[in-house]
Amino acid sequence: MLTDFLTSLVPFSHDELNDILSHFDKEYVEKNQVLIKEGQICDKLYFVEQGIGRSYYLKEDGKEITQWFFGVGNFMSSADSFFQQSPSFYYLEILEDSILYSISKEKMDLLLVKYHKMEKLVRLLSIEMLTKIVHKLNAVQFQTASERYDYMLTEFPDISHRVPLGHIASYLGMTQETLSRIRRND
Amino acid sequence: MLTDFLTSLVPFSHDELNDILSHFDKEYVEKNQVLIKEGQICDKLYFVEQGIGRSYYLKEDGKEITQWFFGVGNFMSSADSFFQQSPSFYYLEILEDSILYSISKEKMDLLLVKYHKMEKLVRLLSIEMLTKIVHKLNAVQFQTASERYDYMLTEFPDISHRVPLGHIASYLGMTQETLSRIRRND
DNA sequence: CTTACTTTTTGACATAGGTCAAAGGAAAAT
DNA sequence: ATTTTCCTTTGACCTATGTCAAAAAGTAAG
Repeated sequence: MLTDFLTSLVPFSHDELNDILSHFDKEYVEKNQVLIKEGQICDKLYFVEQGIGRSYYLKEDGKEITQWFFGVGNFMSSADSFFQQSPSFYYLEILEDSILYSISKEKMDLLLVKYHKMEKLVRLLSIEMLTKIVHKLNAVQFQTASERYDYMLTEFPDISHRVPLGHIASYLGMTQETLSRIRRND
Repeated sequence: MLTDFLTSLVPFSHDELNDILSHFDKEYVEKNQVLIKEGQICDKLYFVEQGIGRSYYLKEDGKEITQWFFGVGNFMSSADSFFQQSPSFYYLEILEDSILYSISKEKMDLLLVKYHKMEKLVRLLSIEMLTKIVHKLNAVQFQTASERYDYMLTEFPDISHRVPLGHIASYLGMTQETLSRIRRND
């Protein structure tokens, strides 16, 4: 899975790929486990082999706001915090028993220096993420609550019915009452 | 300006820097000029040496929605379109007589292949942009109209009073009437 | 200076979606 | 199984912001 994902973006040689993969650790993480808390420095980048994760933050009033969902076949991290080794604004949480591959910042830096192609990989991933976030931004900013839910269904079709409704509502910038009413009317 | 910006992110040698800079063209662009239209492939990445630009798109009803402002010292492009050479969703427009440095995709690719450091530069830029957009997303999604305007003032302090109010209103996801009322109450 | 055009402000009114409170359902723990 | 806790739905009411329309202010053109 991770192998396929990497080679689909950059044509690594067999040896390169093995070297790169050897820098990752496989982790089995249970539902509800929090990988990173606000204020911590996120030292790892994760690849979701199986399961679902999300990032969220707390508003002043203590409400959790889901910032992103990470489904199978995606990298998961608190991107700023990881790349700039600054305190994370977000929590990272696992929502289902999951299998992750993780790599530390230190090892990632080694790979980035060693392989030009690795820089390229991370650049491509960053731009891809950028595109997705801009897409969400446009959805959130100018669409009605119900259109935003439609966006959710296309962006995360498999996730929409596996996580608590409140998580999705806050991700979409609405209350869970509103989302519940939207779902009622299909 | 461009020189300083590049070296502040990655420690290029003198020779590298000269080689890189030689791939850029200096352009003088007049106010209201449209650099890229929706549907075109954005072939250039611009650096704003002087002036202001914005990206925007048209909603179904024909209204312009400002997507981003590009002030002095920033790279400006339709990022997806440039890096993936796909049709642009956005228009790029210059809002004041400006001085830009531009580089074509072709030349950028040469540099990305030639210099490992160049990949790094673009990676850093992408992550920085990602951070900014996420910041806007959080502002837009959960703040009141007036708080969003405050966000605008901190993110683009110099720009806020140099562009038409309607551009800012659409950038912040509100009507210009609302923004006008907010400004009245300081 | 006067005319024409664009941008901003103001007012009256409408509405999507928020808040608060309570009742059902589902799932987890004992 | 029964209790406890969490998650979802529903109802009544409220408010921030949108819509529409017109006046006022600012800018460009002749």
